[in-house]
Amino acid sequence: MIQALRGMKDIMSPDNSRFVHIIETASRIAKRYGYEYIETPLLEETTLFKRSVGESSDIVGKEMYQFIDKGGHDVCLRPEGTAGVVRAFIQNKLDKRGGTYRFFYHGPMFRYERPQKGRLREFHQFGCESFGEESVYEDFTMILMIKDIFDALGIGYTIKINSLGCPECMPGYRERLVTHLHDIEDGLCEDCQRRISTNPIRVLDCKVESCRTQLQKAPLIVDNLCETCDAEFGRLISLLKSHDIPYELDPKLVRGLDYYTRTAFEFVSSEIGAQSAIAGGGRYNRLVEFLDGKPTPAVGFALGIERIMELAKMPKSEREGLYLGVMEPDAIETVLKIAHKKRQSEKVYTEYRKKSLKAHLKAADRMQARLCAIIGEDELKTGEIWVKDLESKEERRIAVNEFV
RNA sequence: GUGGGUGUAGCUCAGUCGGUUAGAGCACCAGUUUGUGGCACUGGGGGUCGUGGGUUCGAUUCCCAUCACCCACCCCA
Repeated sequence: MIQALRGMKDIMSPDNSRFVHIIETASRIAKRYGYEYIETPLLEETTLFKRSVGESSDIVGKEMYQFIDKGGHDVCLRPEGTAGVVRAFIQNKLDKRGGTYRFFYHGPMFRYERPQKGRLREFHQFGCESFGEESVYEDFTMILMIKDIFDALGIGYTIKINSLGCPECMPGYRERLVTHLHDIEDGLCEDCQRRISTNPIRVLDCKVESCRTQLQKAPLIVDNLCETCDAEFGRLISLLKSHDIPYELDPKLVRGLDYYTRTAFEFVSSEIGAQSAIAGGGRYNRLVEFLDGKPTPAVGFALGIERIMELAKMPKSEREGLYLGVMEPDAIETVLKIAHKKRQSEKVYTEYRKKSLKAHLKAADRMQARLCAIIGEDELKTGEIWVKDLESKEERRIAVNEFV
């Protein structure tokens, strides 16, 4: 038997309705916030991700589905959505036109990781990217939008926020942190010792108990922000407060992608295992120019659809549509004609096989049909059809011409 | 990439201290009023016991390998 590749899943009944519901809900809300749909290719030049996500990140370093295509180009399946949208933004010269642009997207992402709960090799994200707004009001509005999406889906969460500073303050902070880490290096775990040179900020996020205690006195970015970053972060906090949005200040929250600056946020759920981040994002003011565009401030986020599938509360499903069946084989052609007409305006299921009335009703009930319509021996003679409303239990016989 | 766990019916699982026709519940199909759904009862179909090799008179059971899934580390949505 041929199986799907490791870490890749078919999305089908009964999960497909949750999947679709999440995308529809998120899309609807994003549109209300002025976002428009964008679709970008799944395959991009490898350089795009090396220069945006960053070569030091695990995503680029070891998790990409990368290969040389038949034309000799170094390409890979997208491991995340932002880079492609930024590339499209620049390629279509929107950076030169100026103004603000807001995009939402959804689709598969690929990372060659070891699968576990909430982590697949092909997974789906819904994301938004906003270009041209420098103000922290946009960061705030985006957090509000994500909150609206999760509220609409009935999902509980905690919001964590942090500021990662900017090119003014981050490098100085980074230096101070590295110096401090070298002082306590012996007490840190192996991973952290390695991270001092590869990605020192990540050390703050280490889960090893001994590291955490060692790190109590480590300098935090929030205490080392430049004036502008500090003021912007302060404004974000006061906005959240004045709108009564609960949040947690997490000075150790770092995003794994290199392009983030200033605002970083994460929505976290405690109900889905170790992979608890259900949405994450932040500001990336430098990315557009990293990719050869005109410097443009931007902010974005992505949410993991599979991770929130088991969390989302589904609306009650209601009976819908028409079930058509026969008790006499001769009636099937009439039924096919009725089905085609009815399908111009509603969902219709037709059963081709002759069955007892009981079996038909059972089948119609199981598929949650609203109406069950059957042609049996008697109806065939009189040119009628028997119709029962499965909810009100009302039934009647009417002429076929009248029914369609 | 590292560590632990699990693979028996469509699903959830039992079981075989190595031995004849491998079980249950749910689901499916049919019947219990030769035309009335959700419930109940009765019956039925459905399994190369993940795959490959080894040990053995004999393996679903023991051993090895392999694949997949699950959980955690790592990383991240």
